[in-house]
Amino acid sequence: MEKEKIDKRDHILDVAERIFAEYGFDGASTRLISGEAGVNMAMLNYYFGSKEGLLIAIFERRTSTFHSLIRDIGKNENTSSWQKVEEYVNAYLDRVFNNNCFQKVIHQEMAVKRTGELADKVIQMIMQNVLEFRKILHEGIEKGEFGKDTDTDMVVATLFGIKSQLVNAPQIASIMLGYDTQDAQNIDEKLKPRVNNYLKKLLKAYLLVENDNDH
Amino acid sequence: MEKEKIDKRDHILDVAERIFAEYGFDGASTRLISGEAGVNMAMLNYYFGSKEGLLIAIFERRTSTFHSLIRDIGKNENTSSWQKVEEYVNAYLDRVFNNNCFQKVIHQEMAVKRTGELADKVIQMIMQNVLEFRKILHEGIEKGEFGKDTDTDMVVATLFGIKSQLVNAPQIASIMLGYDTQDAQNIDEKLKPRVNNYLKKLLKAYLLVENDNDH
DNA sequence: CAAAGTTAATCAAACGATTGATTAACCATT
DNA sequence: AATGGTTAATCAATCGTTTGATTAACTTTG
Repeated sequence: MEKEKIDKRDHILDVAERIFAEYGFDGASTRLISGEAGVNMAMLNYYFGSKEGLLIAIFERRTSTFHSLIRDIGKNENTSSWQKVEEYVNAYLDRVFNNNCFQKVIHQEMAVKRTGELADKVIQMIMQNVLEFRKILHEGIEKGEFGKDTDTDMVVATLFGIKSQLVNAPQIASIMLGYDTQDAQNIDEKLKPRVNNYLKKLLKAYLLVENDNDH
Repeated sequence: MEKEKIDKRDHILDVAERIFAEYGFDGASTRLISGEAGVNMAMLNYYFGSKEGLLIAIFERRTSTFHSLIRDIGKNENTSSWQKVEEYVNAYLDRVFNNNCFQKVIHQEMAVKRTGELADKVIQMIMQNVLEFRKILHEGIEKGEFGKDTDTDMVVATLFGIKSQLVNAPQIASIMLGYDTQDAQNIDEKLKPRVNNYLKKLLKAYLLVENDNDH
């Protein structure tokens, strides 16, 4: 009939990612996941070993094609630090809004106390993002482009925080903005450009101070 | 021996709030909660009816003495809109950082798909905060104090987002800032003043635009 | 080509463990 | 003795996982 399973393993990962995002890792049962995916329960363990193995597989699929996007931005010597910030924000928002469910899963995983290899991997991945962005900011300060008293860590927290507020609390965001912020079309046409525009005005106002630092 | 139960019900709520914050609602078992609280499992159902009843009780305890704090700020006619923003940020950060665990519980609850009376209550409570802050911002725009193209919803998302990033992803925040952001002393002496200072610089730079709007 | 052997994929059924909740007996204070 | 608090024991339900059997496709052998 339809495309009829390009790859069943990948299909399971898609469904599981969505279910984990909606119900949380502990709230999502293997029966619900396998049911939604239309596969037998045993297939989850057959492919991924365990429920946690399924989560790890979700994580690794997203991180495999991940670092190539950001890495290049910091290197370009011709652009100003502010331009790099703009490029980074662009790339970051693109990636975040296109991996909606995955972002929710990651954030939920960071919110709960959990040990094991996965927890470390998640932290490591996020910190890679943090460091990349912070480096751009520090360069801007050194070049005198940004204010010397710029709180780089808080700027990073601002970018990540706005994202988590819009992505991880979609019900609040939808009520606030007046439309469904989960809908793919709304995200591309309304939400993404708006956040992009706002973030650049906000960061430009904060970062590009004109010689007077205090008061 | 010790103070020996000022109020056992309240003690259970304290412990449950902490456990829910650490493990999530679904990840925290009633046995773990009762064990940590040092009470029999049946006591949870005796006092609160059910596990969800326990969560509701946690929620209602925090919201009972809640609205009196913010309500007064918006009314003062003598202060400027910017001063109101400063006061609101002060009050908000105080409340948020002092109810660390509760904030995590609320945010985790917003992240998962859940129906029932509690979900609506949570949304209603958060929206009350949103509207209160947004009103201040709108007044500032009307008075010409803030830029006409100010994106008030995004400003709200910024405040809430930074909070959720620092409170709900404490592991990332701790690594970024270089100290334990869960420690009460660090929160009061380091984190809170830093966030407060940053937020005011950030919002001042964005909100108080000097006559030139675009470019 | 055909028969035998091998493999991965899939399934229904069941496993032991844990979940939230309930019971009935017990203790304490009045 | 009666009330409200407390307990250990137990409940049915659900959890993640495992099992043994079956299917289908491919490889090897004669």
